[in-house]
Amino acid sequence: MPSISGKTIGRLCVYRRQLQRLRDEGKSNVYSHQLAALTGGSAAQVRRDLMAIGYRGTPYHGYRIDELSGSIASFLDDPDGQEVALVGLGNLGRAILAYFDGWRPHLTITAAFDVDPGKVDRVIHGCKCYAIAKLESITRRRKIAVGVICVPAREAQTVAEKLAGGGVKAIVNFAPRRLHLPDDIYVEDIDVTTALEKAAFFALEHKRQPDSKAK
Amino acid sequence: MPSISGKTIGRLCVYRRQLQRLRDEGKSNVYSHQLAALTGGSAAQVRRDLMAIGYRGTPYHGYRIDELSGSIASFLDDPDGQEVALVGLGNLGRAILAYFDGWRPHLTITAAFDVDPGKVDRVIHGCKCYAIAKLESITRRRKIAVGVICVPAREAQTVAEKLAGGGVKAIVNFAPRRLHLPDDIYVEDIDVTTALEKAAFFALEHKRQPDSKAK
DNA sequence: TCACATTTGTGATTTTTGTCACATAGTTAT
DNA sequence: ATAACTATGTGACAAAAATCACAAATGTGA
Repeated sequence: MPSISGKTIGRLCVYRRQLQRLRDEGKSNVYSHQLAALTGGSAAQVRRDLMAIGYRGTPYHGYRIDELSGSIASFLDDPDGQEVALVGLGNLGRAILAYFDGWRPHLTITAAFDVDPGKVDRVIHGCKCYAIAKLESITRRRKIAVGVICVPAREAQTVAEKLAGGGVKAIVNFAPRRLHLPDDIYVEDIDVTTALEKAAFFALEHKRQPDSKAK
Repeated sequence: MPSISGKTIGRLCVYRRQLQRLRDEGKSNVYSHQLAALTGGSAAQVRRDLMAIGYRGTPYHGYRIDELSGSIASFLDDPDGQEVALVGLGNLGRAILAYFDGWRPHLTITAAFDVDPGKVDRVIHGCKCYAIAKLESITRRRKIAVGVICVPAREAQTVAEKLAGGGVKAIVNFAPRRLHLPDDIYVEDIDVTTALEKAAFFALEHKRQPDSKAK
């Protein structure tokens, strides 16, 4: 089947966010080239992506913002809502928790886990904390299918296996380690270190050859 | 010239990290297929990437870890070291600061900026904080070429322009906004929201068709 | 009504990225 | 020696992603 690419999924998320913004500004429709400018792509790419989810605009009027928004939502979101489990309440874990506190109701971090007994049973940024020992049983019982790993690199693999054991099907991994898991489990790596080193490299290129246009 | 791809740069960073780990374990050489297993790529890809920086291994012995490490370092790193400026000391900004505290000496966050007068002139996680008003002058005076944006989305564009105005050439952007900058400035977006939504989507796919092998 | 301007949808094409497969070269064992 | 292995380096190839470019659709205005 014409399975949809991960890159397209990512862009659809970005389009949706911009659409909400446009709607807040009172706009009711939008052209592919406007969305492209807003998201840093090309107009043709926007059209291709929207084609993938089957929503069709109309020439001369572009896309209806509310309809398109709804179309993306019904493609991306679980109508029953989805819960997320976060593991690791260090600085980064707590920041992520704060970041998503009061987020969309259909995608919420509803359980956090840490080894530190001082954090267990407290509520941090609106989220109840549990001991890691309870990870598998809680995710399984509540059918949580999405996990976020914010533990130190050394413990990432162990935690990932516990999440998988608890029935989690997709993981956002902040630890700088490749996770080794059954390949029906989706892993989205967020590698902050690499991102910084990459940026540093391109800044350096600039210093090495002060002329060329990079990107 | 045979300009090197951004994806390759990213993988080189990852290889290097794994190499350091192997060296800490006392290993002295490594094969392309081992490095591949450790980083989640293919052996052929590892060889291609290493080819790109000109380091050559030897058949039957693979690559010398110390030499290869050094080779990557001399390709990626500025021998004079590089300073990084971080803007926005909310939860996320402070977490990033802590994350990189005591990081490699050649790439260090040495200046942080925030609007909150309560944070200005303090030292947070080993980093001195300044008022945003001083951003341009400080980055320019200290020739800082790398910036990290951790401010709320609304202020991201303004801050990005100030960084660019201060001579910064590469930016790691945590704000969920496309930055509009001269195109000789490199931007690496870290979009946590999109990452989570993407993961949620793939978890949902799993629920919709409980059979297929995804990724 | 008819020419014209604007924008979508998509086949065709290009560019980028990754994989294959094999010649080459180092190593071991007999 | 030389035969049998093992691993690299790389040209050839395949797959994926992005772009081009134009027909079809829609609206505008004389």
